[in-house]
Amino acid sequence: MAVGQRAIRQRVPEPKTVRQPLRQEVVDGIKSYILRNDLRPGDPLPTEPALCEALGASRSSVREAIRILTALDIVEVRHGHGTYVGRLSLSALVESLTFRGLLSPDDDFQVMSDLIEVRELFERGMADRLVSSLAEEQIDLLAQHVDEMRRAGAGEGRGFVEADRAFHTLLLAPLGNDLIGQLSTAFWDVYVIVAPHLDVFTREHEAATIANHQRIVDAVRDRDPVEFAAALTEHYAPVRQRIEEARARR
Amino acid sequence: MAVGQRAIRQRVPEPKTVRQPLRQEVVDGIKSYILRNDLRPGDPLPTEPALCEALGASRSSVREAIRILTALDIVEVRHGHGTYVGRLSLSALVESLTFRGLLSPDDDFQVMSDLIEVRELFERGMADRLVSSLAEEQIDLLAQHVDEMRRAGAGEGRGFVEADRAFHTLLLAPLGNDLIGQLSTAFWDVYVIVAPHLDVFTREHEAATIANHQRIVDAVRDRDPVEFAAALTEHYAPVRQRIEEARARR
DNA sequence: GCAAATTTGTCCGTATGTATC
DNA sequence: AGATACATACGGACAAATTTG
Repeated sequence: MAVGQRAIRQRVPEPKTVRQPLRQEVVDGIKSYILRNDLRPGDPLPTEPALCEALGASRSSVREAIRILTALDIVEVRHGHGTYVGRLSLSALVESLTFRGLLSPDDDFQVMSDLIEVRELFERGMADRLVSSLAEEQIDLLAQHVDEMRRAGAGEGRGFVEADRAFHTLLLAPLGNDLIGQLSTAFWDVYVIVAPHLDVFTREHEAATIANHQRIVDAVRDRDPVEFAAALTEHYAPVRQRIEEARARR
Repeated sequence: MAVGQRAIRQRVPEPKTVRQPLRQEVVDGIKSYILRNDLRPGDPLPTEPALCEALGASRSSVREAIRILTALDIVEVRHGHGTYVGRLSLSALVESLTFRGLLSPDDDFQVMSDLIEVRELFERGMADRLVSSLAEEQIDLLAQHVDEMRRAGAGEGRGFVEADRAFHTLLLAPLGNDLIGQLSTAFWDVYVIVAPHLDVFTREHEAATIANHQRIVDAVRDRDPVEFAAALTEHYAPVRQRIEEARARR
C-alpha cells in the first residue's frame, strides 16, 4: 500500500475554522513547547524526528517551521549537532529593513534618512537622562572608543566603524532599556550595509566625525545636557547631509 | 540507477570559503532576482519548479528558502495561486518581540516597559515638529478618533483599542518618517498581545484614557508644545504604572 | 456548476555532510 | 579512526487550493 496515514488532518475536518497550514501549527507547537518548559536561549530542543512524532507532522513540515523560527531568531540550528532556543535578537529587523533599503530605487534614501532620524531621536530625546546617569568609568570608556577611532582613522577602516558602533552602544547603555540599544545598533547595521549601495560615502570626513564624538564625550563629562544635544545635532547633521547629497546625485 | 546528479555542489568544492547551506544561496538568489528585476510588493515570482531549475536546488531547499523570506515579509505565498513579493512590513519584529515578551518570566515586564518608553519617546521627542506640522484636518480626525473611543467605551472594547491605535498612528503621520510610524504600531501590537498574559489590565480607567487623549488633541489645536508634552506624560504614566503594579503582584 | 490545469502543501524514503565521543 | 547522532538535501508521489475553460 506504500501510503502511510496522512491521518489526523483528514480525520478532523476542522469544522469551519479556516484551515491553517500544518507548518504554522508546528511553529506554534514549538513556540509553546519553549514556553511550557520555560526554556532559555541556548537550551536544546527535541530533534527533528522527535518533533515530527510529538506534533504529528512530517520532517518537511517540521523543517519549514524551524526555518521560519530561525529567521526570527527564536530557534537556532547547529548542523550535525541539534536545534536550540535562539537568542531572540532583532536580526530579523535588520534583514527586513536592509532589504527594504535595497529595494526601492526612490525611497531608499528616505529609508536611510528615517533610520538616522530615529537614532538621533533616541540619543537627543534621552539627553537629560544620559548626561546624568553615565558613570565616570563609562565616560572613560567612551573616550577610549574615540581614541580607537583616531588610531584606526588613517589605517584600515575596519576598526573605525567598529569603534563608532561601540561608542553609540555604550552611550545608550545606561538607560537600562535594552530595546532602545538593540534598535539603535540594528539601525546602525542596516545603515552600514545599505549606504555603500547608494553611493553614500561613510568614510569621509573622518577627522570631523572624530571631533564630533569627542565633543559628545566632553559634554557628558561636563554634565551639560544642552551642549550634549548640540553636539549630537552636529554629529548627525553631516550624516544626513551626505544622504541628501547622494539623493541629489540621482 | 535511480539516483539523479547531486551535481554542482559536489563538482565545486568551494575552495575554502565556508560552505554555506544551499537554502541560504537560494534565499540570496531570490532576493537578487527581486532586486535585479526591480519588483515591487505584490509582483509575482517564478513558480517553485521554475526557481528549482533557475537556482539548481531541489524543491525542499527552495521551499525552505521561501519560508525564511515569508517570515521576513519579503515574500508572500498564496496557496494554489503563486508566490509574490511581500509587503516588507515589520511583522517579523512584532513576532520576535512578542515571543520575547512571553518568554522571560522576570524580564517580560521590562520588555513591556521598554516598549512603552520608546513609544513615548517618539511622540515627546517630536513634540515641536508634531504640534507645528499637524494640519487642521488631521487634528479633526484625531478628535474623531477620541469620539470613537468614547462611543466604544461602554460597549464592546473592540473598537476602543482600534481607535487608540489609529489615534497614535495618525499622530505620528505628519513626520513623514514611515519607520517611526511602523515601529510605533508594531510596539502597540506587541503590547496588546503580551499585556493580557501578564495580567496587565488594558481596559481599566477608560474614562481617564479618553480624557488624556482629548487633552493631547487640545494641546495640538492650541499649538502648545509644552502642554502637548505634558499631556503625553500624563497619558503614558498610568500605562507604565499598570505595568509596575502587575510586576509587583508577582 | 463541473472538470481540467496550475500551483502550493505535505508526505515518504534515501543518501550525504557534519559534529561529537 | 571509527561509530553514532543529527541536520542537510534530493526526488517522487499525492493532497489541497485556486483559476480557467
